[in-house]
Amino acid sequence: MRLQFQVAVQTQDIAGRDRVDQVLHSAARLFREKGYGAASMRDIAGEVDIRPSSLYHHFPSKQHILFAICNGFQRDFNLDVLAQLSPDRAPEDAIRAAIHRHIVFSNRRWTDVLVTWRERRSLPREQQATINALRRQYRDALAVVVERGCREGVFEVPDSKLAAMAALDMVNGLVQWFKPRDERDLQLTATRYADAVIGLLRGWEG
Amino acid sequence: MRLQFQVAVQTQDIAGRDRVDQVLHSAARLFREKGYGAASMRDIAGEVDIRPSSLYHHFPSKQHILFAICNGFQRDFNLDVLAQLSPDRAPEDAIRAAIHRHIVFSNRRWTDVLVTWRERRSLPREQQATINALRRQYRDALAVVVERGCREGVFEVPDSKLAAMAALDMVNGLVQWFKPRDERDLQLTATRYADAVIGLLRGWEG
DNA sequence: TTAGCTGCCGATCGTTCGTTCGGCTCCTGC
DNA sequence: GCAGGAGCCGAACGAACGATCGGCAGCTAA
Repeated sequence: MRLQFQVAVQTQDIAGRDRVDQVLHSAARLFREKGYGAASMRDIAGEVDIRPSSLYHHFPSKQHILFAICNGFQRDFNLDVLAQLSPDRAPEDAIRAAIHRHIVFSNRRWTDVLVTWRERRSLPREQQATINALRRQYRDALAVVVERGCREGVFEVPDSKLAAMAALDMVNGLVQWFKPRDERDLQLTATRYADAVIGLLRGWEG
Repeated sequence: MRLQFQVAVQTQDIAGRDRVDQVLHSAARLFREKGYGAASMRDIAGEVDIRPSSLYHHFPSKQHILFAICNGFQRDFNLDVLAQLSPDRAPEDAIRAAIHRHIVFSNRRWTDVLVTWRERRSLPREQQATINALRRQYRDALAVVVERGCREGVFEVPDSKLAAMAALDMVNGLVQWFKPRDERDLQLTATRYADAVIGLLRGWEG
């Protein structure tokens, strides 16, 4: 009876989304609002309207929920953004496109961004390393393009790895506080920041 | 006897620093390493070699320890950095000096930087507001100088508040991961980042 | 029909946490 | 010499936490 009711609500309300996705979605929101440590399994269970013990049917522990959120986001992020940095593209175009995507994608998944950024270090060392590897992959790919731009004479920076970090810090800072008024505001700001990064890479007098 | 021994060690080892400072110092390091939630009063007490209950002789609660760390740092930070942004200084010089100080000061108190940045939101709303007000004061002061630079024609940015945020995010990103090899490395990087910010403010094609 | 799996539940375990309290020992001011 | 505060202690309290376990309903395949 209860189950039938839940299924009925489910198919109407949150259309086919299964329990695992419901848990990940609610947990991410709670982790963002209260922090990983302060959000309890009881809180998460309450959000998806099941009992705390039932959570362990889908996830072996609280940490696995956090890891699923962080790793899922970072994997999707790299799939979307890293593709912009292909080697057969002019360095300027590639970086401009990557920064733009970086901002737009991060805005679309703002909760995951904040959780991954803030709560990652609550994970065990090994799972942290998995996610850090994905982040490093992005950073290194960006640094390679910067390096290439320097060799081609379109960029001029004192240190390409430092420049990549500076650009990423600037953009990662933005996506944490920026809440666009509408889609046009988002697109405009993404383009402006892409401009800023290109300007930085061209005008960093060493 | 025990107390006399402690005093003897104290005056030799950590020269006149009293219990309150010892607690703040140890707590900050623990909050940085384990996070505010995961670092317990028992951990802090163990670090300064007293019993947990004795902590409440100096601080009314754990949150007051965190607030003392964050507020103390941000107050000192503003005293040091904000002074560089005086109105009778050329915008370029003022910002260059402020960014340089920002980086050098943050490096000197790296632990406080990370704790203030990451754990601030564990504070009650009112205490958060106190610290946020200090941060906003710095950000606004920087935006004012950027605005002045734009009117004087030395800067060209699409939005002076957005530009100030971009510059601050870049620098705040740096101070969180940057560990200089030595004093020369610190000074060099601080100067380079000051250059980068000036370059950004001059070359942000709107 | 029935064995077995999935999803869920109530009850509860053991641990850790922040905090409180009464009392002890020094040191200082009167 | 004595009152009183500062500093510290051991013991313990109540609450919250992550996680476990046995069992129950409903669905599915043999």
